Amino acid sequence: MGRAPCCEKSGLKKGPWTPEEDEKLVAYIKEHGQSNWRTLPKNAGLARCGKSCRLRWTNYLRPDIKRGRFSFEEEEAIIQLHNILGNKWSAIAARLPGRTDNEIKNYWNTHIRKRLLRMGIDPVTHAPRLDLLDLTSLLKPAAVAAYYPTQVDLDTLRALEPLASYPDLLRLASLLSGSASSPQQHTQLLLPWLLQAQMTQAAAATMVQQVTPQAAAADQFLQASTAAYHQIPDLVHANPAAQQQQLAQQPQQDHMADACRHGAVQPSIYDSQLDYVPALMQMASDESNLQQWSCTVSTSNNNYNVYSGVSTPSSSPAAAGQINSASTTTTYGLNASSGMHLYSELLDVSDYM
DNA sequence: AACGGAACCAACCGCTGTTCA
DNA sequence: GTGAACAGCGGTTGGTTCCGT
Repeated sequence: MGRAPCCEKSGLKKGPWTPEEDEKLVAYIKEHGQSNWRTLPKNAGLARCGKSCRLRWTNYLRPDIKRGRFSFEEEEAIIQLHNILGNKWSAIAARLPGRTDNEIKNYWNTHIRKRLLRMGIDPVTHAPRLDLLDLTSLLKPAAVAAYYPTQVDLDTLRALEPLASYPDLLRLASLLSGSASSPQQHTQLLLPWLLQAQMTQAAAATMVQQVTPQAAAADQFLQASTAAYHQIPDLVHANPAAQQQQLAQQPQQDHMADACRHGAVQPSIYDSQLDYVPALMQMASDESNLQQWSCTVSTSNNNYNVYSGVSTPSSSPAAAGQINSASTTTTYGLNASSGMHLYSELLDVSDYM
């Protein structure tokens, strides 16, 4: 024996609400509250389904709803949250006071989604669309051939695929491809950052699985991941030539040692400073290796500690103060001001005028 | 002025997990 | 324990407005 039917399915009005209907609904809820949507329409004198009343109230009539154009900050927040949460519009709306899931969903589909597509960013994955990139100019086939004498082909492309998730790394790669430095230096410069970004992403994914749907934890996750990601633009905006020189002079044994320590690399096979680089790139493209390197995440009050198996260049200015490469422990402080600028410089400001 | 396509957004549809008789 | 209805969510639709020709 189930419940009684909520309402008659026939004879109920559909379509746009009239001001009179809105008035009746608001007056009734003000007096009785929004307790029982099943009986509400009849009691309020409305020829509407309870579901229709609930939608009208939650999406339009609620007094705490903020109407009007989305601000720049709101739009950036939506993009960031969508990157993390996907099409969970209600979860996104919960972090934007005064905005409804329906409103955010509409705004995404009519404005943001199209803008990201124009920028060459996939609105689903938030990664640059590889089909729009001229990868041949990045890879410089002749230079890559130095690493892969017999196959300058799909294997190479596959190894570099992780770059697609990091627009700033791609930009950096593009910068480097136009310079006169060696392909070894390109790879040495990019690889540690790629690995670090992947570690962070993997750890963050684990974290979200563990704590969802707790809203506070999701917010912390968002800030932790963006804080880590923001180390990269600092490197990109720095002097590329100086960065290359600095990193080219720096011994790479620390990466190798850490990888060996976690069993990801056999020292006997990769014992020269350069030989392990292509192998590490290959490993970085394989998610199972990330798990093998055992990114573990612990939470404590206001900090996440991400223990990764591969350290970052200690001489990098971007890493200074944030990363302790000696202990291979990366601590991301949850500064409220961190993050929220991933797309800012890519957005077309004229759209807001 | 008339027309057609694009853009916008409120409302509906259908599905899923939860509640309750 | 079962099953019907509820509540909530994301996807989609359709009416209205805007804009270019």
